[in-house]
Amino acid sequence: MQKLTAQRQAILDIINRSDKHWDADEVAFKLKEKGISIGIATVYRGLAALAEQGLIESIQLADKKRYERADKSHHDHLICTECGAIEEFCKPEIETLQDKVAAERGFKIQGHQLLLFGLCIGCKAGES
Amino acid sequence: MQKLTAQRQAILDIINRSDKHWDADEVAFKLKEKGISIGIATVYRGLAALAEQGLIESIQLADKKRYERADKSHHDHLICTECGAIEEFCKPEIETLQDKVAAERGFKIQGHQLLLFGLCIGCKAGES
DNA sequence: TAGCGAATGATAATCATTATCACTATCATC
DNA sequence: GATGATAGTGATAATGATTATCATTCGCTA
Ligand SMILES: [Mn+2]
Ligand SMILES: [Mn+2]
Ligand SMILES: [Zn+2]
Ligand SMILES: [Zn+2]
Repeated sequence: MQKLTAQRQAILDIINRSDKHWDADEVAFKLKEKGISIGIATVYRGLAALAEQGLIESIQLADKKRYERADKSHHDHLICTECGAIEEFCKPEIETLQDKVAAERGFKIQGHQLLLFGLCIGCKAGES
Repeated sequence: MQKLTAQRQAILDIINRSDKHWDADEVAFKLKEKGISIGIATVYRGLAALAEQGLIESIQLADKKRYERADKSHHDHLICTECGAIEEFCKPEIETLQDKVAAERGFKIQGHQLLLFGLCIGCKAGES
């Protein structure tokens, strides 16, 4: 019985109002900017609780977790190794092939994570 | 000019002699078991150096890096969320589709990471 | 043999995240 | 309205993987 407290609502609002992929510190900073004071531990707990309830989505990057709105359809991510930009894509054929791979070896899929690393179109242009 | 020192050779031997996906602690433990004394910092540095030279492969799991032999062809991983088992698979069609996605948006791919999470065949059987 | 760059090892530091713990808010029941 | 049960909060300590520091040592090459 997780509660949607005022603190969690504030966190949810921030994430729902943007297309960004937020980490805990960024959310905490934004809250402070808006004059809302929430302890950093509460931000972490709030993000975890919201994700558990499906109110936001989480993606695990190498070093840290990031959270985004849940009202988008499923997608995976392209990550620019130069500027850190995160783009999104959806390729149902890939998902189908993933299911096939799992089925072939009796593996029951619970989730997946596909990250494509490289240079975004902007950073590619500015290469030597 | 990275050197293949005795310490790094010892680390390389351990990894090359198995099909496991090793983390730094496991390598350090195995070294101790074999009576070889290498500082943990050197193990971390050695693994990074070997990976940089392409002598071993690295995969980044949620919390930690793991290393494996480099003399296998490219593959991705299925990870059992119950027992931690790591299986491998190769699906060239998926790789092709990834390249297509990247090409479509002018993204220059440098690498990718595809993890399928779920229950391995053994753990699936033992579910309630 | 002297000098130099790279490596080593012990240990401190970092960084994201989680655990602790005392305190508080919420809500149902008496 | 008082009382408990339960969950949440916030300050802060702890954790765990990894990296940084730094004095010392190794392996070469001039
Ligand atoms: Mn996204
Ligand atoms: Mn593998
Ligand atoms: Zn970029
Ligand atoms: Zn399993």
